[in-house]
Amino acid sequence: MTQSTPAHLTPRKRPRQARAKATLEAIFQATTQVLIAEGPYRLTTTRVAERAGVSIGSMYQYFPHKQALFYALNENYLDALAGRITAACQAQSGASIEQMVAALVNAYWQAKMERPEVTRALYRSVAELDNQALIASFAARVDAAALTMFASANDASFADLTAVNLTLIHCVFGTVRSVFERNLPPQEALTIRDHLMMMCVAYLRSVSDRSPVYNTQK
Amino acid sequence: MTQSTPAHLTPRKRPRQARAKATLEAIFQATTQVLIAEGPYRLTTTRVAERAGVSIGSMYQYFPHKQALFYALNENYLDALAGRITAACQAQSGASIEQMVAALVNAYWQAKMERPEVTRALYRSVAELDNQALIASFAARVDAAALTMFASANDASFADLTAVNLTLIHCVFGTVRSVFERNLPPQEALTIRDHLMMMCVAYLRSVSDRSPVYNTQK
DNA sequence: ACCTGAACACCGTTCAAGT
DNA sequence: ACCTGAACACCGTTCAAGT
Repeated sequence: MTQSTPAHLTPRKRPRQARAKATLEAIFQATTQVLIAEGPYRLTTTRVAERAGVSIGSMYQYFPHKQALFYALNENYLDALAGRITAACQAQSGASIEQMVAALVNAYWQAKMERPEVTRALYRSVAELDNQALIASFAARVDAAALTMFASANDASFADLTAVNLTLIHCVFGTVRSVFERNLPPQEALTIRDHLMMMCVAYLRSVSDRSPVYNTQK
Repeated sequence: MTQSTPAHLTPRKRPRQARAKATLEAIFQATTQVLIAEGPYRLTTTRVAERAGVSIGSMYQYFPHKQALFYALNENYLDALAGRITAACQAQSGASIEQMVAALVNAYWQAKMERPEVTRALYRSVAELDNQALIASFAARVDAAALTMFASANDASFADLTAVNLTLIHCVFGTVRSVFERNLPPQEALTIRDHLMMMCVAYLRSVSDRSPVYNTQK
C-alpha cells in the first residue's frame, strides 16, 4: 500500500523497541487531538510534541519533517477507509445493482459523516501535500473491490465494465464529498444521497447489456 | 457575493489612489506566480512581497494576514468560474437535457483543465482556510443558473426540480473534481467524462415526468 | 536504539517613521 | 493615503550530548 510513496514523505525509520512504538503512537494520537481541538492552523510540531509528552527531537527521528507526519496520518485513515469499503463491496457479491449502489454510497457516506471534524481536519492537513500516491493507492483498492462486485451483479452485465466502474466510483465519492463540504442541512443532504443512488442505478441500467427495457440509447 | 465572508478574512481596506490599486494588483499577480513557480509550500509573504516589488508592510495594509490574501485570490477565481458556468447555462435555455448536461460538464471540465497547475495550486492554498462562505456563494450562483436552465428543458420536466438540480450539480462538480485529482491518463479521463454525461441524462430521464418510456421506476 | 532540548534559520506580523 | 523595513514572537528542523 505504501510502495509508491514519494521518498521525501517516507518515515525515517520504524520503531524497534516497545518504548519507541509507544512514542510513535503517542505522536499520532496527539496529532489527531491537536488537529481537532485547535484546527489545522495551530497544528505545530511544538504543540504535537508537547501534547504527546515527548521532546521535539523524538518526532524528527521518525519523520523527516512535519509533512511526513501528516502524510502518515492520512495514510492510516485512508487505509482504514479502503478496508471498510472493500468489506462493504464483498458483502454484496451476487446482489442486485440497486443493493450494490446503496452499499457503496452508504459505506462512504457513513465513514465521512461519523466524525465530520476529523474528516475535515484530516483533509485540510493533506491538501497542501503531494498526495497523488495516497489517492492512487486508495483508488486502486476501491476500484478493484467495486469492479469485482459489479461483475457479480445478478441483474445486469456490462460490456465496458472498467469504464462503467471508474465512472461510478468517481461519481459516488465525488458527489458525497461535494455534499459533505457544502455542509447542507441534514435533511437536504439525505435527499441528495437518495437521489445519488437513483442516479447510479439509472446509469447502470442504461449501460447494462441485459434488461433492454431500461436501455435509453437512442 | 462577499456578504457572508468571515470578518477575519475580509480585506482591511480598499485602494483609493491609483498607485494603491497597482500595488494590490501586483500582489495578486505575484501570489499566483509564486504559487505556480514555487508551489504552495514556498508561498510566503516575504516571497510574494519581493516578487510584487513592494514592501512587506504594504501587503499588511490590505490584508490582515496571509490567509486573507489567499481567500481573496480564490474569491476572484470562483467568481470568474461561476460567471462562466452561468453563461454556459443561459446559452442552453430551452434546449434538451442532453445538451444541457453536456454544456454544464464541459464548462466545468474546461475551466479546470485549462491551467491544471493553477487549479491545483489554488485549491491547495484555500483548503486550509475556512472556505464555507466561498463554497456557499459559488454554489448559490451555480445552483440558480442550473435550476433555471433545467426548468426550461424542452424534453423533460421535474416534480422535485430543486432536489434533482442539487443532485446533478453536486454529481457533475464532484465527479469532475475527483477525476481531475486522480490525474488519470487523458484518454481514460475523457471516457469518464462521456460516461458522466450519459449518467446525468439517464438520471434526468428516470426522474422526469415526461417521456414515460424512459421511466425506470419499478 | 532511543531520547533530549538549546540553537539557528526563516516566517508572519507589527508599528513607528516616512512621503 | 500610502509605503517602508527593522524588530519581535514563534515555528520547523538540526545535532551534539545523553541513557
